[in-house]
Amino acid sequence: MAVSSASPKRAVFVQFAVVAQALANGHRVELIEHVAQGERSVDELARLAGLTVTNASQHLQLLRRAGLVVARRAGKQVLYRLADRDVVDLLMAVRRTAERGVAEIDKIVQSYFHARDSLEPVSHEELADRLRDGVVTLIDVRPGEEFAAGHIPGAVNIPLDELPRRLGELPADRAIVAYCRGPYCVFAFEAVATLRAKGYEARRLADGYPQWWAAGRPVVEVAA
Amino acid sequence: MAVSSASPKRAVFVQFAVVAQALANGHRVELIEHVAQGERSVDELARLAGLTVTNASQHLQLLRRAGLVVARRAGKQVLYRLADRDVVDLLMAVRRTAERGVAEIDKIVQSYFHARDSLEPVSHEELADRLRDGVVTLIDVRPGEEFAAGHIPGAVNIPLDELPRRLGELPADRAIVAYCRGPYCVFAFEAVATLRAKGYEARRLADGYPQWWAAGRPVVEVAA
DNA sequence: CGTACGTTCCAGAGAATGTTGGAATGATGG
DNA sequence: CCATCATTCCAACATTCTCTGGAACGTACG
Repeated sequence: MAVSSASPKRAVFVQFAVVAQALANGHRVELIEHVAQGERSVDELARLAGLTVTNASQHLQLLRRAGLVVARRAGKQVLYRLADRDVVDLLMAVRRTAERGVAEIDKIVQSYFHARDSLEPVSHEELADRLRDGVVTLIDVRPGEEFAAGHIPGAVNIPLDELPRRLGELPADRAIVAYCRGPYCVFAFEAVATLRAKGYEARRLADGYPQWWAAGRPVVEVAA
Repeated sequence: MAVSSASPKRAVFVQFAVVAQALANGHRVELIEHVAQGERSVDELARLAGLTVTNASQHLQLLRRAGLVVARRAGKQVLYRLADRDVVDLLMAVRRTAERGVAEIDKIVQSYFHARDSLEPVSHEELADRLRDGVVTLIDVRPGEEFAAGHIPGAVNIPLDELPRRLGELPADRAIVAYCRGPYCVFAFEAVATLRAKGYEARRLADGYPQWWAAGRPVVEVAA
């Protein structure tokens, strides 16, 4: 009777390591974070992450081999997107462990993000309910391209830098919910702060678009 | 207005990478898997993973720095255990992505594990209900030391290799549920197969002890 | 059909990681 | 207080990873 199965088990562990390895580099994490916003070309991603195109390409291919992203050709460009919703869950799991365990991150997160969390966030559930009842104005404060690549149905795109001069578009007597890229994106925080300063009843979505998508909630995506 | 916060965001990504880096090595994944069964000393872990003590010690310290495990001294020994339940979730998230994405793992998993999955597994929920109603015999087929370090309340420890000659301890007219280390452990599979061959109504828990613990279910642990 | 563009492949330098063996540290027990 | 045991620290080497620049590839467009 084969009590143990050391050999295949080892092989499985090695494959775990391949996936983890893919996230074992700050630049790749950043690339994944951007890819999670929607399909992106290589040089777009390179620019966003501050890398050379060659370097970004290499990182992206490593991510592809690890099964975290997939690529498709569109004309002369190659577009990368997340391979699966699970990848967002994976990132969130890493985030939870990183937030708790690593001493340094704690300070960073505390001072830059959680301090602003007094702006009570809105849960997916609550937002879905309010959208259904039509009692809330939802704004997507990410840049136009990211909104175009995919957003929550019913959302209005008002990039953060345009917010001050487009306040007129917002009804003053309705609650406003803002969202952006995710838990490490400050856009929604800033938007809420701006809106509150102007007297609006504004709150932010607990996390961002990728998490909404990963949760299986409806989204508007560009047709492939 | 600071629209972006590139600098702290980068720092956060780097910390993500530190956590991922910790899992970016097959030996460390294996060590974590063993640690997830309960507290273990360094040389115990070294033996289980087939490493030298020195090497295992280094890996474990890296895991500790990344916040995945914690160590405490007990006499001359240093015992390592998981830092948090979240770590189990993290491993499961990596597992899901690894299973789907990497071509090779698929074959391995298919042939060695999932093929046997026809032995319909029992969910946490279902097991908890049945235990409460007292209509099931629960057996822990891991080695004695692992059982001693922590197990599900009400479970009887019958290590797999002792099962054939201890069948007499099991009531023939009650359903039996077997569990072991987790989704990549074959002990429970083998136990169920053995029991069924002898005419018992046997099933296995969907995953193992670490996942039960991570889900916040009650466990019996050795007092510190 | 040739040019332009985006991406990938390739080779090399520099940095980081993994493993090993020996020495040092901490704690226990006579 | 010395001897012993478990673990950690340290130094060295082989291996792997990361980034850069140039060349090659594939696709679209004039």
